[in-house]
Amino acid sequence: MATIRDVAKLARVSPATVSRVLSGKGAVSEATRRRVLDAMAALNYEPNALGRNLRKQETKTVIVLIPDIKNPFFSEIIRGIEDVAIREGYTILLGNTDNDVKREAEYLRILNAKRADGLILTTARVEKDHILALARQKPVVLACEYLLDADVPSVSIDNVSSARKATAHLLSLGHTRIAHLTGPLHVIISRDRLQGYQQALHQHGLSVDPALVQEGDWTLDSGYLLMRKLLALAHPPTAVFAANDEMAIGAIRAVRERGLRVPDDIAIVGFDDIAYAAYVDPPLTTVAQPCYEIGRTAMEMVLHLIRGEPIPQPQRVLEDRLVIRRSCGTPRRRNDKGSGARMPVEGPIHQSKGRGKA
Amino acid sequence: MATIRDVAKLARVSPATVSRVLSGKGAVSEATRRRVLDAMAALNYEPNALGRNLRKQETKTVIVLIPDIKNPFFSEIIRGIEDVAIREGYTILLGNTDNDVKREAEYLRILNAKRADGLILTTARVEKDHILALARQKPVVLACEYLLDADVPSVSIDNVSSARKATAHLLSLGHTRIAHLTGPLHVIISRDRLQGYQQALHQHGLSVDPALVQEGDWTLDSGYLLMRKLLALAHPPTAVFAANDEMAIGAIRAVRERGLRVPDDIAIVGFDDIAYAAYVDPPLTTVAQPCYEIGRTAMEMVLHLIRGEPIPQPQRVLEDRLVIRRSCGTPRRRNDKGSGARMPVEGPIHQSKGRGKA
DNA sequence: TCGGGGATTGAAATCGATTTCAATCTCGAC
DNA sequence: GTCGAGATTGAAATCGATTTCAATCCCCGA
Repeated sequence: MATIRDVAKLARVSPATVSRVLSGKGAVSEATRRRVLDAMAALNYEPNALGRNLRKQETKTVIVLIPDIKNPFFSEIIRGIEDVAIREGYTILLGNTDNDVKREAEYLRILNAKRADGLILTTARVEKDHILALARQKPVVLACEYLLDADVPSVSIDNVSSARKATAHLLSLGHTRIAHLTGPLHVIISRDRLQGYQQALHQHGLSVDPALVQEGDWTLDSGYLLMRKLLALAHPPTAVFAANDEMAIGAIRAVRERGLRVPDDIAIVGFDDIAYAAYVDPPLTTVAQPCYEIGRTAMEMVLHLIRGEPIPQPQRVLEDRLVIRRSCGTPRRRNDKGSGARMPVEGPIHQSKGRGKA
Repeated sequence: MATIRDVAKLARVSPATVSRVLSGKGAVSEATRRRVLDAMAALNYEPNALGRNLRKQETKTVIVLIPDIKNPFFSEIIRGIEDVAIREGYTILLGNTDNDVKREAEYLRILNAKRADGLILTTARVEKDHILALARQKPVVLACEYLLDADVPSVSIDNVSSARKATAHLLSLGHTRIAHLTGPLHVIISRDRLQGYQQALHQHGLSVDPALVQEGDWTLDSGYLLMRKLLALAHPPTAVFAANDEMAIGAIRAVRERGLRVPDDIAIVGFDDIAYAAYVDPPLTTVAQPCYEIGRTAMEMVLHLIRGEPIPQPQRVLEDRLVIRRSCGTPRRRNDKGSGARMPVEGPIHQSKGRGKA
């Protein structure tokens, strides 16, 4: 592979001049410029990123840590991140931590070893203090998550109010025994969603039955298993608010296996609006997060930090949207007014986020 | 951040000695060793990867290109790749190409700029010659795919025979009008699956009705839309073999929206056995690919190439498995012998690949 | 006591770019 | 014809590690 020295020699100039042509900065006469470009073309020269990185002390790389690459919710965030990254000449180093603190720490070490310029954390497992310490030295942005009493830039939705809204929807349909499948409770957004659920019940003058709150781990399997537990109760719930769509889909399966129907016997609400939500039977009512937007914003924030620019809105809260499909059905009992329109509004099938796809 | 020079100064040795302690190679007296380690600890020293990379001309990074990060099939492959990578001290630079040739080429440029030591391609869009040229200079491995008449190392299943098996399953249930939803036909595995489908029909003395073969793009949406097309035919099929699970799930939705039932009116077989396959209604009969294994093997191959070791089996073909769930139902018409066991064998719900998860 | 060989150690080159600083060149104004 | 400002260019330092090569040290046998 040709180096800058080879190019310089062939063009009969110094490496410094080649570098100037390369970067476009610094004055170079048109004649030399041409000679250098010709030499680069002739040698099929590609600047070695290692040398450049070392000298410039930057890598044009951002680490993105996600807890579970299989969760489609994260895939969409990554797309948002990557689109901005590509546009700005950055690459992303994806770290799938599998919810493993050790693996997460390993990636943070890479950041410290200067192999990346910045970091985007989705749901972090390492201690708050560790993140805080890191954020003081390096560009760090939280996506989907945030730290209480800390000014680490973050972008997310208001999980409390979204969860309240989702639960209120079930309440408005006449349900009073509403269960909640939570995410792992060490994660703040799980606690926020739980809180929103509790708030909604309290606002309706209902108390929270601890037996109806079950902690899951976001997976299809955990939704399935927890729902079986709930169905085995003496007084099973008539509705379930799952903290993400995958658990909701797992729950639907458990309900069906029990010979019951969704939404007639059990109404279900999910969270995230992943692509599958519209495709399961019945299509899932869920809270749509602007995943792509979250990713995009997080990457933009991290770029601001890297460039030392101020971030316009360091704590960004984006809008979510309750997408009503069929998994909750129509009002129960007296609440059913029997008006003409019995069919609930249908959410859209296609969820393209402006990336145009057949 | 402390450099090797700082550590050397504090330990009253030369940088060379610090480097020797760091690598464990070269003789260092126990006393100096201790002094150096103490100095490193005192300064909280972390070797700068940039300097090391430049000198050693390696990055301990492998690029993994996937066409669509949202497809759960790829997520599982990535897990396999990443597990091996972590174990061997490598990081992966994930490139989501969104089926965009330009984006793919951009990542290949990164490889050339020495920012990665090797490359794993899942389904490539760039020209065969380009890949071949690259593979002659750098470590390149194909996962899920292969090149005809070329010795680029690859790992995949035998897509032709798998597709034949899946189609034969439908034939054995008495179906004769079987449609096929293909993947993008510029991709070799799509063509292989199509070929397997055709072979199965021919072996049963049936001819291929071109109207029943529809080209999709792997997505839920395309499966949905193509199935609607098929249902609009004068003689719609009684069974569908989809080239992946997502299209199969999309197809199920189209069937149901038409007021028809799966498998009673239309039987459906998928491909890949993604996690959702067991969770849709009805659970999907599908061909299980050993995704995790494919990823693992691909990464091991690329490591062999990087280290200049020979690859034991450069063209690796792994075993697939037809997982029979309920989306195909029982034999139709005369073929239905009415024996005691009407229920088909159930595939497993949980698909953990030995990674143990609740 | 001296010499030799292995163990330790350090000086300096190196990887491939960027950047600083100074030298040279050009050209117009006086 | 001379001077000076601005344009152009190159030599050399630099980023932070690794590695080569040579120097020194130490210990043991002759």
